[in-house]
Amino acid sequence: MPGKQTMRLALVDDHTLFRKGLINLIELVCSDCDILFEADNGFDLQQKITKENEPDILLLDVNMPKMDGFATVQWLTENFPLVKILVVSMVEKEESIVRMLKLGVKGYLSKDVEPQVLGEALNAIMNKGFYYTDFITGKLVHALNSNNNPDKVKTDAMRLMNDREKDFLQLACSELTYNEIAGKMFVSPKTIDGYRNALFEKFNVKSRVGLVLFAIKNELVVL
Amino acid sequence: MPGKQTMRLALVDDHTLFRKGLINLIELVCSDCDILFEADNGFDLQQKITKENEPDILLLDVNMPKMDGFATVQWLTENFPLVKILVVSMVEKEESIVRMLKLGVKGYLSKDVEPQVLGEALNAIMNKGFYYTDFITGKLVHALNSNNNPDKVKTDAMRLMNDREKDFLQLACSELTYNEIAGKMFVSPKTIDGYRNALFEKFNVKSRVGLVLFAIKNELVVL
DNA sequence: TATTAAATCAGGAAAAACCCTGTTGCCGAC
DNA sequence: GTCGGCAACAGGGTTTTTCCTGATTTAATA
Repeated sequence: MPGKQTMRLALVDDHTLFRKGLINLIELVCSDCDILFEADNGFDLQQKITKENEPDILLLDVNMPKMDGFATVQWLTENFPLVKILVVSMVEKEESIVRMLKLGVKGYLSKDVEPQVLGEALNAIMNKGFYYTDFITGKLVHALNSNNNPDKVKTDAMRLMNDREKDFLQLACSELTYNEIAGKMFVSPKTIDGYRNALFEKFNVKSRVGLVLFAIKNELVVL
Repeated sequence: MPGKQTMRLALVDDHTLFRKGLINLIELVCSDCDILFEADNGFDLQQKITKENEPDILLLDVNMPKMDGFATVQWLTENFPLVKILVVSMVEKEESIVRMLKLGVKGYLSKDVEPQVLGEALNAIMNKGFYYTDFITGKLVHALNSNNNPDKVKTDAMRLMNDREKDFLQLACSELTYNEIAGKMFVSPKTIDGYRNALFEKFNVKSRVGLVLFAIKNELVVL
């Protein structure tokens, strides 16, 4: 490993005591760190951060008054996209974690981890660009699996359709006219009339647009 | 750690040589493993797996003839939901990895990892229920950030529309007729004609259904 | 001031979508 | 066999959508 340069850090957390404690810990676990500045919340950060004192890594809390963690991350990615964000929070709700990851934070730590883990996280972010624990990855994969599951309605709707109706629905979700669809399905346009009316009743919609919306909302078709 | 029970394994891979090699490795890194059976592909697996020889962990390839990894995972989650799947594949495309994770596999290994990592993966899956390397997590988070970003097209499309057209588009993505939309927007139906034709041209679509599809694909409306 | 660009609206007509009432042929149940 | 159910299909009519061309007003611009 070549020489590590000094790691430029900044902290955003509304609890002064915790912030000061964190700084002490950082100095313990990280030999060559430079704390550029601290801020009470996102709004305070906006005042204090400049091109000249842009940190490599920003340690950020989620729950803060005035401007919370989410808003702060969004503002930072707009205005200082190079700053890597490490969330340090008590919040362990899957929703918060996933939302933060979607916003592009490079790591997510609980406030009660061992100081040593904090050191690992900082180093990983500097070297690999990110640090995600098993806990976070687990949450992420879980969200991936559960989010994509409005499957109940989906399978219900699927059961209501026969194969020809499924084919028709897929084709109806396109710019084809019913006549063209009839051609592709090798049936009379009048038969298409039947498929349409059947699905209108089954899904309780009143127009082709309604049908398309229902199909998409319930993932009945591939787009 | 309390006593580990024997780990019941099975392998699905169309390359016999690789499969045999893998078995040797497993026996090296894992003291108490039981290889229940091997299969050439998903179809072969369907014949060989039963309630009696259901493995704890199934090592699965992605590219296979007859029935590939994706179809196999889907079939397994339907019929043997308790089997934990560890993908062992040469494929490192982000799309494949994310798709597999969405399907709920418990781990994803490259075929060229050290034997020791294979052992770690098997143990982790038995104990924690999953094993995701930094590489996989990185891909996953990257997908999370890029997937949600048809933002370029989105903002382009947004710029092309004026406020009235945006309102109209939102209402067009409903079961309302143009006449009803005209009423809600306090303009003549003929004005709606104008909005529609403008958007048809701007987005290069030919019908209201096409417009709705475009709007949804590019997240121009809230559903 | 003259010109342009845009937004709004109109008439009219063709095409597509929608809806109702039937017919035919097939298949399984009684 | 015949009865009922179902999918495919037809005739025919109404409503909605789509597509022309063109008028009017207003605001911006040369």
